[in-house]
Amino acid sequence: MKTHDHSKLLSDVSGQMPADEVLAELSELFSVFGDSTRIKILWALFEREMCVCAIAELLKMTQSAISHQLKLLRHAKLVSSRREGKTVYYFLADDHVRSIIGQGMEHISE
Amino acid sequence: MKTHDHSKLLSDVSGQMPADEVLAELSELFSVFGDSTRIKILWALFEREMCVCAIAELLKMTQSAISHQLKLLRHAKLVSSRREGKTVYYFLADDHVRSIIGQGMEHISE
DNA sequence: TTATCATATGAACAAATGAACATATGTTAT
DNA sequence: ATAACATATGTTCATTTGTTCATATGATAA
Repeated sequence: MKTHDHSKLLSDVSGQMPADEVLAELSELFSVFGDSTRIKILWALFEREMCVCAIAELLKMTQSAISHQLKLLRHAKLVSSRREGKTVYYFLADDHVRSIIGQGMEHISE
Repeated sequence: MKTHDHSKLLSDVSGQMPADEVLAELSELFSVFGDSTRIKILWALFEREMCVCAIAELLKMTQSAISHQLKLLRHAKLVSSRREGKTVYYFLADDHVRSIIGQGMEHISE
């Protein structure tokens, strides 16, 4: 695979690229949005906080499946939770979720 | 799995949820951003259009791997291409890419 | 304490995914 | 025509991912 010359281009572009770890973290964040179950959970939480079993009922999925996904969303800091007795309520952690999903919706609506 | 009652909540929330196909399309879009190779390609194209072999050289990956990923990016309408002789140049299809990645960067920088 | 409800977690498994290799297609030059 | 270069594609393989099942933890009530 001999190729033509791009030495100038490569030095220019690589100078602007964030570190590998940053780009890895960024792609990991987006991969959290890259599953329809998690997108549905996030969309549901646009309205209001919800407990785990309500989300499970809404999506017609098992409590376990939802709990596993909520764990991922929590680790990505997209949702937070608060406990009230036996019940744990989940809610959106910040407004980036709304704007990221909003931009995604704009893109596919064209 | 008997649960407590959420009938009111469920009817409220499900009224606001987009159709399943829309949410599936949305998650598929984000899953395209959810890979570090593709994120790097997109970031490289922030600067300027690039040919396939330049991207391969920049990312130190095979031309085949890059070409496969570019196909995905093209299908998601995140990049477009133009041919000039033997060379195919890829460039960002629109500005949603920048704003989506920008929002993602904001989220992880906290 | 025991029973029950709500949630979390670990293991197992099928399905999806990313990369490598080999090869095919398309373009230009000789 | 053939050769060389740039890109695309098909197949294979290892790894990752999402769900289910079984079980554990946490909280409340009797």
